[in-house]
Amino acid sequence: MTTAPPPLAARSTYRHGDLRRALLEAGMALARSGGPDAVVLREATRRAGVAPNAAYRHFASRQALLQAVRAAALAAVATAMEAELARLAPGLAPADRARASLRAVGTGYLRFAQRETGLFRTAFAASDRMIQATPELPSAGPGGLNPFELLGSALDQMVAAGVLAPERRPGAELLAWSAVHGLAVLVVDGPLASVVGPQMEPVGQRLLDMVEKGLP
Amino acid sequence: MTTAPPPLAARSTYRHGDLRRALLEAGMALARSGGPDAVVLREATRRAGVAPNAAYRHFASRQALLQAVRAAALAAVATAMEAELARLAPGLAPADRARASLRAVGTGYLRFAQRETGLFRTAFAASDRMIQATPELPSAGPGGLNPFELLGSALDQMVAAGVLAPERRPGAELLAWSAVHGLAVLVVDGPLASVVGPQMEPVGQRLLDMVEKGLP
DNA sequence: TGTACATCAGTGAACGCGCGTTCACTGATGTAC
DNA sequence: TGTACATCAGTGAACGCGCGTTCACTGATGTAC
Repeated sequence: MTTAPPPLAARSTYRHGDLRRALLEAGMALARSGGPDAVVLREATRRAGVAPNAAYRHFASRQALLQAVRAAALAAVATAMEAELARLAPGLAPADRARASLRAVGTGYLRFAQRETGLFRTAFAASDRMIQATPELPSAGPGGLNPFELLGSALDQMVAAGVLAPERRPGAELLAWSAVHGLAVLVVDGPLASVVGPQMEPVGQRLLDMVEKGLP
Repeated sequence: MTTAPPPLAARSTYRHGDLRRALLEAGMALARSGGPDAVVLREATRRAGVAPNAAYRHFASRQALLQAVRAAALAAVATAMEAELARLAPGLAPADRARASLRAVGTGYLRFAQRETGLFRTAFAASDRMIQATPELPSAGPGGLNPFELLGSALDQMVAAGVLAPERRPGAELLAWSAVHGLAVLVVDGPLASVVGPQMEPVGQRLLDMVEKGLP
């Protein structure tokens, strides 16, 4: 849409050295600023300072590159969630801690959506099947869990702490995820971007109130 | 993505007669089967049996055609909601009726999303500013309210019936809409299409339970 | 320790694609006299 | 009631665009002997 960064420092060597990583990083930069459609193979090679077809040594197709970017974006979501979890006060009772974990997961999700809109849209774009992403494309954060698993873990804690009835546990991910995802999507690339965007934080907390109260 | 219908019955007259409508309908058909990106100006003219540039007599650009399609898709959402509202049992007490209206609005939304995925995605695609769509592009259903207004009306009823505290009314649209929209998006073009798709109906009702319980 | 050679990462040129949009035009319509 | 003419809906041809992808290639690497 705008300025394309210069092809990075011209190589002196014939071999690039780490082209796969360079392409993936260029793809991430493109996704960051323009979402999934902006992940354009030719542009990624341009940024890596390499001929367009060189990409085919490392990715079978544009789709394969996009998948790799998507997995990395998911991992970034997981990382954002973990950051919120890490901020929880230490001395909480199990019930409070469980509830706070659910909130932290949701808050991390919403903040990521707002801060990294392009990556968020890339992570959750159309293509079916995200959860068990191919094993060689890890979508987990540093803790080893992907976003969906982090949510599940918070819900498990709630059951263990007696805050959520066990019979309500199955499918609870979907309900919580729906609520948070809906707000994120509406604010991020939907019709409410300019209306609610600035109010994301308080609205998000109110939404999480609703989930916390409505789930059990 | 697949078969393109034949250019409709070749005209015998030089003038088309109703090209604007024909283009809009072709655009709707394209959106229906492929979402917003499938609304391709050249393909619409092809289906209308007309030269590509003829479209410019009726729409300033591809974007303008897409906007018109989007408005029509929104109107279709509103119509689906009204259909659910019309099915409400007649003799309900105000409080029950109000709650049931909120459910009906949500149910109509979710059913539309599943039944008319392409139109749904078109209606709520990126482009900012949907609510006060330009006046000449009506997005309302037969009853004269657009989807957002139908939701607001249900919430107003809840306040009037004493089911929702007035101080919780402001912004309540956004909470309810987020929850339902999130499920719709996840199921419709998100990562859960195949996982939850078939289970949409019961999951949707559970989600609406959560909203009903968590909103007040 | 030196050299032949297989491997394979990157090159250069080209392809076909369908798109949105512009140009100067032509033919039917319906209104003014 | 008949006719001249302005209007404007549709035509035909062409444009430039950037994309993903394929082909036959070249040059550096590192391993086997």
